[in-house]
Amino acid sequence: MDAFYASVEQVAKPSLAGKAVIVGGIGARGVVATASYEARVFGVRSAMSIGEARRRCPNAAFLSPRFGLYRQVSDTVMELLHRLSPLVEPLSLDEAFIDLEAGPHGGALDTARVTTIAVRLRADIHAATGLTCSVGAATSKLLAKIASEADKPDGLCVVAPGTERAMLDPLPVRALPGVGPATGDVLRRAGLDTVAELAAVDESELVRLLGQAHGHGLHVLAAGLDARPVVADRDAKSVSVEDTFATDLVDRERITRELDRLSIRCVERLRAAGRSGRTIVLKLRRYDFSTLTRSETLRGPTDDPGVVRETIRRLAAQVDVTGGVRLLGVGVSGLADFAQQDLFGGADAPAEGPEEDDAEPTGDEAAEPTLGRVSWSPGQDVVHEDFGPGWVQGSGVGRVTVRFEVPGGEPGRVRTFALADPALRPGEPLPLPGTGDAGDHPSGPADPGAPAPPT
DNA sequence: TCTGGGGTCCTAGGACCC
DNA sequence: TCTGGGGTCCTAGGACCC
Repeated sequence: MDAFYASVEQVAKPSLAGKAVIVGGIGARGVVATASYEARVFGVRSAMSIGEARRRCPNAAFLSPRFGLYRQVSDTVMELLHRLSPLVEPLSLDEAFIDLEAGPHGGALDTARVTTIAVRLRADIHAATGLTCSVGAATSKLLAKIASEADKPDGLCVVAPGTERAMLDPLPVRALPGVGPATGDVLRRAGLDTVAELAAVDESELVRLLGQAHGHGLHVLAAGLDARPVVADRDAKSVSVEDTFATDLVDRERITRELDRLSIRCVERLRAAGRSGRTIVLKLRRYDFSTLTRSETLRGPTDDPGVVRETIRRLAAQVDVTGGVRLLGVGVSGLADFAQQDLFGGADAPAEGPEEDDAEPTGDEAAEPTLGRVSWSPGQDVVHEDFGPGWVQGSGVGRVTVRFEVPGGEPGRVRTFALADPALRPGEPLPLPGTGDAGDHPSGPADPGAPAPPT
């Protein structure tokens, strides 16, 4: 969506149509969440302090965000996306990937067809919400994302297969997702300014500059090789709340009071999501903006406000708050589904879970029907009574998404089931097509010191 | 009027285990 | 007995994204 929060406000408040609108924290320490395009003309940007935004655009309307409303509008839009495919992966309230091939139009997706679909989608979204959006379509997430930004606002960009390199090559490295200020600096100091230059560099060089994961990932992206699937139904991995205070807190008692409040708010959100968690995290930002976290992992998952509050108090007692505190936060990670917590008595229970006795050295993390609850892991082999063998593309939010295809066959279609659908069972890996050859070792001399290829 | 709030993923060291 | 090589879990910090 284009300038989402600001655009929603412009539609909701007709007097603001065509005017500079800035949505963000309106207090002394607020920042801009979204600026309308009219405000961007004055140089107002997301994450800029509100003070700076006022200086640049004093006549703008400054509004506090109304997340409930934005969430409603987001739901409306996401529903329209779901008509195009069951595989919708939201990145935030205002952005999502859609795998068109997994949907009803999946059969014949040439450029003309995709354009037609996108034009209709944009019209539907505008009719339903009054808002404009920008659509990018391509053969990968990377190119689709870049295409969606190419024509903003109110844009439509379809990248024809085969033209990916031409699209990527001239872009600055900062256009690649995952290249922020720090990585951008490292690359610039190495003389790498464009994606074309990045693509010409050895992977080993990028790994040396950026570390294993990032170096490898960027090498693959710069080459335009992005096979990441669209994954729907992702479960959250953590829940957190935080507050920045108008003036720094110096009083220990006040800090404790605020942390108690945050603990309760955090647990409310946790419970609303039907989850519980094992690791409690305290976050604290001092007067000088130095930030630290302290965490404690309990023996079992909890959603008990008392347990969270006492853990946070314990952690807070260990940190020095001399000079004052501008931000406090409380988080819970290591999330489990709510049901487990009562079964094992929560955080006070002994840590003996249904843990493995290492009979099987490696391999299938089969779905564990843990007492009324079923979990599926991404990539896992499954068999469905009606649809046959397939693999788990994603699970969460009470659902599991399965792609039904087999080695050597055609790319398969996707279906979504309830987590505990009795027709769905764990399956065995299917043999690969072709000979039983153990493996495609890369040709050419091995990089000295590189890890051995996986078997 | 310097610098929000909610997330994800990665790294690195130490403890611990076989 | 100059001392491996996996692996996992936990903690802390940092980059990045919207």
